[in-house]
Amino acid sequence: MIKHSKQRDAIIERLSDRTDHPTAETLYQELKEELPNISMGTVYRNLNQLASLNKILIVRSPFGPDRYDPIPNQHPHFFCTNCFAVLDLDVDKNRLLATGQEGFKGEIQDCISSYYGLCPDCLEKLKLKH
Amino acid sequence: MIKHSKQRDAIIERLSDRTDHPTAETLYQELKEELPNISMGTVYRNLNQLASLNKILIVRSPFGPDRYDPIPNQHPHFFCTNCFAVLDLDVDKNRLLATGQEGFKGEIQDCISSYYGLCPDCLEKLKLKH
DNA sequence: ACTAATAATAGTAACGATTACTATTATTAT
DNA sequence: ATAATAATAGTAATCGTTACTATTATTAGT
Repeated sequence: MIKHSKQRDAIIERLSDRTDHPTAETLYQELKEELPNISMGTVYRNLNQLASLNKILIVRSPFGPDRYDPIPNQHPHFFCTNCFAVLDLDVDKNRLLATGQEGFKGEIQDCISSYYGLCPDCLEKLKLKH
Repeated sequence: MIKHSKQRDAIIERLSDRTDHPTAETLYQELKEELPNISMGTVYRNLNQLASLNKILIVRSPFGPDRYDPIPNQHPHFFCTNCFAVLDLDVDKNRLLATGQEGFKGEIQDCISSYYGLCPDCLEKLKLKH
């Protein structure tokens, strides 16, 4: 049975409506400003709880600690190898699933797709250098 | 400048021709039988070196420690949520890349695709239960 | 072959990210 | 109000992995 807590409210509030996929550490540093005594354990405990309730998504980064996404359904992400930004990719996941399922005898339930390269900003900056 | 070592030879030999994607720990336990003094550091150091020379692939598992793959090019893997087997998926990666690139303004260089669900064996066993 | 230079090693310590523990505090149902 | 119990802060512990250090093994040049 879940009880209300202002820490959890603050965590949800901090994470919602952002697209930068912060780390637990980033959230913790920001949350300390409004709740000076909040602890890392509380941040992790609530993020894990929210994830298991399918309210947020834990995004495992190939380049560092986990990121957190307010969009709860599993979707592809793009990791910039230059500035380390994490972006949501608007990709038809059913096509990715269908591609994976082709010729595979098991049952594919889902996929985690991590694309990487240069994000639009870094690509643009690189082009301007020429 | 790289110098020869029997430990590295043994690691390469152990990993080659297998498809079970062992962990560093698994390799270490097996290697100890022929080289009782080999250390975890040596296993990791060589696996990392081989990976940076593109001779093997490090496979980050969503469900536990890293796995190692003698096939060095980045390719999709399937993770069984029932028996935790890791399988190579024979998927046309160019299609996955193309799907990801659609409508994305940045430059996609590669992707790590992790599918999961029931492997052929576990699916078959489940079917027999009915 | 001998020697010098240095890569690789075993063993151990340290690390970063995350989880677990514990006594206390806050929320909720009655 | 009270009792039951989630949730907390603070801290310790864990896991997988990397870094350090003194020693050993391999190689290049004589």
